[in-house]
Amino acid sequence: MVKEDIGTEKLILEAAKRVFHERGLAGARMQQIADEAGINKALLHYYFRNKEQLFKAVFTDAFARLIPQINEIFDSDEPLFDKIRSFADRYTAILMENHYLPGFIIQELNSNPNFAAEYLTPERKPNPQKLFSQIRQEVEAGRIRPVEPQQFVISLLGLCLFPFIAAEMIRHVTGMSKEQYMLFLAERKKHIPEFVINAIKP
Amino acid sequence: MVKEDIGTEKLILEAAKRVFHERGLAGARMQQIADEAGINKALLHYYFRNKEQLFKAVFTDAFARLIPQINEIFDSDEPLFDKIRSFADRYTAILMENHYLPGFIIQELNSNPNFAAEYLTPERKPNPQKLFSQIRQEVEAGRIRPVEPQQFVISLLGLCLFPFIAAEMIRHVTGMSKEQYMLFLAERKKHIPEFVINAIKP
DNA sequence: CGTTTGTTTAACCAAATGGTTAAATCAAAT
DNA sequence: ATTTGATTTAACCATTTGGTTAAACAAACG
Repeated sequence: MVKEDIGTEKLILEAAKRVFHERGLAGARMQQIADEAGINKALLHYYFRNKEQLFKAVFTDAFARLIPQINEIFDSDEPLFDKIRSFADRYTAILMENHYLPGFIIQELNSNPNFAAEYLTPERKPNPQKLFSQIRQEVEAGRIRPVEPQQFVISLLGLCLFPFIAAEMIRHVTGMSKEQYMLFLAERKKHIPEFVINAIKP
Repeated sequence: MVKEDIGTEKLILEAAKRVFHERGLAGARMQQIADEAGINKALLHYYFRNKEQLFKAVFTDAFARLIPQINEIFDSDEPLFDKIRSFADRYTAILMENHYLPGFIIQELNSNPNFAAEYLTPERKPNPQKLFSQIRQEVEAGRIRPVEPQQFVISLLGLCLFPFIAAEMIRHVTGMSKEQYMLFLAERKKHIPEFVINAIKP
């Protein structure tokens, strides 16, 4: 065990994450990943036999950290409206720290339709069932308008995700600077729950 | 002028569209494009000097057809609620025929932040200004709740786009088949206007 | 001290790939 | 019939790139 030992693998994964994100699997260059990790190609292959393996490691790591956070929100015991507020708040916060991820994922879904199945294992998979039944109960109790739980959750997800997925597009069309856009996102964190709660309040 | 003449270029563009979509710029292979167009590599380069040029042609074509349709909806003279219904309906229809496009675009936005500026020229650019002022008027007249026009339009876009962008992901999580998902999308076309109109109705 | 393990250097290889070229063919237009 | 442009065939080239290898080096560890 010399020099870094523990740190190097993490350095590689961080660099690979950046490069895969910005170039995609096919466009990423092992040399660039090595450069950005501050090491050389030989050592890169010493840690990860090949590109696919490195790619898999990066994704597995990302999902392993994110899915539990999402399920934690889905499964919390809060009342529905509070949960919606928590969701918008926490999900947006997660996305701000992982703004690269949605594009990253969509990219690979196109070339590998089996991608979802490969990385969303039964144990590690978003599970909105509890939220679904919570919504059904509220509908039955007449506390919210009749709404299809699936439609509702996908709406909520879309409202949160879209501004990250389409950030550059939106910025160009609206002419917002990066700073203005950050403000817009912060504002949106408050806007979303208000919007969807109004949409389902009887 | 022999054989196809007019048809060949279109064949190439169609094939390129498919391949670029599923592999991305870096992942696409000129040979595969030639194959899918039913021609050979030499002829492919006879029509398009190189990969970048072909790529640009595909995108320019796609934008040239889509942006006017979007602006047409933005600029129509309908009252707001009708316009929202038209938008969800027509925009979803457009997306069903171009389901590949959003992923296609997001992909390239990551590796080329200047992408938006390159393809959204001032003349050919989504322009929601009229819709914005329409919303402001309705707010001022008290006919809808106070809402930031930008937030609202981005919400509307996100609600329409997200189910296309994340289709494979959603299908895997929910376990829907392709047919079920098509039904879900058709259902959603009705759900979205209802949802957003409720959200802003006073 | 010698072993082990992480790390560098540097050269190297095979395959894939974008792109080119030259010659031949084929069908329509003049 | 000749010309012209579309198309094919097939070989070819330069470059990029993923991946390998071997030798040397450095530092912890027993």
